[in-house]
Amino acid sequence: MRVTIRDVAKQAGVSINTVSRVVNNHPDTNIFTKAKVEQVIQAMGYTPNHNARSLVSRQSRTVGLVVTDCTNPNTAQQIRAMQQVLTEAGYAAMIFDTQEDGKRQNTAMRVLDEHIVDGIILHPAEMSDEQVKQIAKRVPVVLINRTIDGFESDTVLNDNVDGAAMATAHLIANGHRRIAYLIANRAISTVRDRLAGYELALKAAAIEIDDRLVVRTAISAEAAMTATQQLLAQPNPPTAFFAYNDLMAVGVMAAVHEAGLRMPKDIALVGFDNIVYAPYLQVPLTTMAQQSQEMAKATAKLLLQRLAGDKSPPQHLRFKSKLIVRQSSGGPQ
Amino acid sequence: MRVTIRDVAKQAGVSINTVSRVVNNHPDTNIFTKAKVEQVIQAMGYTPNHNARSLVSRQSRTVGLVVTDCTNPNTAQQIRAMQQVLTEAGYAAMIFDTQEDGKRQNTAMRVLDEHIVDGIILHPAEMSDEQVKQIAKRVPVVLINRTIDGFESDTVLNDNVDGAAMATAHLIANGHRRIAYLIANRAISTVRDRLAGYELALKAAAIEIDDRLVVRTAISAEAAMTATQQLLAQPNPPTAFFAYNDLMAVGVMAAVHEAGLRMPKDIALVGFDNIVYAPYLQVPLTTMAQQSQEMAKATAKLLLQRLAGDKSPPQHLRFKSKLIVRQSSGGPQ
DNA sequence: ATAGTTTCTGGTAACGTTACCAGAAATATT
DNA sequence: AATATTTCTGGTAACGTTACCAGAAACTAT
Repeated sequence: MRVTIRDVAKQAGVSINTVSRVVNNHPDTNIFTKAKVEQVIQAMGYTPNHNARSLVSRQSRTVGLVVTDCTNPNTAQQIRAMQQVLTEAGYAAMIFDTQEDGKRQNTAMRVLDEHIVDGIILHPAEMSDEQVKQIAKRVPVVLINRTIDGFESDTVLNDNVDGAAMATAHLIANGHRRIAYLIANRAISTVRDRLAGYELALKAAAIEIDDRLVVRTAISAEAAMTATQQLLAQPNPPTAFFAYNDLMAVGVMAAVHEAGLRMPKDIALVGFDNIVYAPYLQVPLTTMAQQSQEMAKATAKLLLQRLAGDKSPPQHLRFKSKLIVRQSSGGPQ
Repeated sequence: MRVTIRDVAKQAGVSINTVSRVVNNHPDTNIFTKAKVEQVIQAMGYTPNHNARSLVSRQSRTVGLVVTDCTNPNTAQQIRAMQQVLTEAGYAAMIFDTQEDGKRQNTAMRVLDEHIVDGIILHPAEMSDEQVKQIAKRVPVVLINRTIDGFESDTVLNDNVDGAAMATAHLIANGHRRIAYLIANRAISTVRDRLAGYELALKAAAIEIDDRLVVRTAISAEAAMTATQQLLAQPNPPTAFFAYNDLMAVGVMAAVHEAGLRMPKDIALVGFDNIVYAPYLQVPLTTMAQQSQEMAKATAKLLLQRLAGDKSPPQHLRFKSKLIVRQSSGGPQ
């Protein structure tokens, strides 16, 4: 049987209130009583029951973290950064990986709701979601990386339109006019925004947009590889590829290599994310670096601010991304 | 204010017991009453309070997952696999990333203990730990990937001695006799085991062990890069490197490249993990593939078995790793 | 028709903690 | 010396749920 506050109280010869005060570092406690109680706690191996605490105090000191893909190195870095900030502030995190799946996200959000978490950081799988809006009425929700249509909340975002435009402009500057874009599901706000940036850059260079060059694939190296092979087999194939993220860029690189083409001589490539492996790939990868960790920290801090009772209107933090030119795009022009 | 079971009961004109039975799918409930209650629950947006539930039922349907490095792609895959198995069985996961730090692990374990989780899966940061032994008295703990000295519990491990011996033997077969080994902290059981495997393979080939070739670094590409540079600057430098994991192998590759040496012609390299990026690196990486996902699934299932009440003696599952020969080691011999 | 089941329902007592209040003891202020 | 304040302590009532028991109502078997 677990040791309870009652056991400690009895053993120490004080009331449960006194034990509670010691545990919670309440100032109005005699230092001798406190020492005595602490010694008994130590000896009996007592740890407070979070469920009971949280039930009566109506706060759980726990927050939810819902991400779409924890295997993405950048997301993993973000998780780590957020958890660090939250832990330092005394909050524990329940982390859920949705694998880009709306249903898994619903399950995760429901479980978090039932666990009465104090707040939720959500990296949404999809742009539309009714459940999130419901839950956000009870609990502060901060969105990171992506937005949800018609849901007004704190957001911490990369400027994806700008980032994608820079990446595309870089390829254009390097002489490319047929630039394929491998995107993921259009129900993701980042996909929509980056697509807008891509089109913006093409328009600015007076290049006609060819819909056949924009291909939707799953977010995996394999899927991107297959899509690339199909694009390269077309008449009048693209001379450059822009990938939704670095993982997909890896697939493009593999397909180009397998087709016996050289990079960047025959095919240029730009990714998005600047994962740690990007400089060490077969061809060092030109990519858009997001300020992932700064964003993650800002998100965690924003949530903490809300948990501290800040009721000000929703904040929208926006971070710029930066073009990291390496070999895959043909280098600087 | 949150909707409680009492609100639902009142609205539906039944007792709280009936609502509880509906929520928990108790068979003894009239189907009309059940339908009525379910409709009210839906309409009011009621979700059960996990803390209250768990307080009285003495089980939380929550398990803890403590890993040392969630940014390692293999670990991330394992997290995902474990979470999937656990979620399907109706368990939520609280995930903690310890960053290979014993103190962070202690905090994580304490928080999990306070949260009255039903079980814990631990990827330990260090080989010695008193706290884990204490907590394991109350809650089933399953160790994955690494062991803790003097702690008898369920374990799911890779055969690291065997794996490291295979990797080393491969380099020896490719003609190398001065093989550097970049390891991490010796307080990690995998490090100890792999080192044993490395030495075993050298002895089998009658190669004298040179302690200067075994270098301890942090588990990061940068640290491995620096260590490699120092080793290469030595008189009589190694002709081959074996890295504790693929992330460190990346650092070795970068250092070799930067020194103007060619891989595998001048320097051969073998990693450990077979991360998804391994085939796509500057030089496709020869590495030991662990059955990470199978291990993760087995771990989760083993824990579920314990949660279901299995009191049989601790199980020790051991998985073999497999040599994946790519270019970095000079290919097959 | 009677007794014995089964099906269904509600009352009440927990679960382990904190919130709130009241009061005793010690100290400070007039 | 009397009063006011501070320091410390404990009693009791929650928090929202499930466990357990008791009993009514509806069937089933004699």
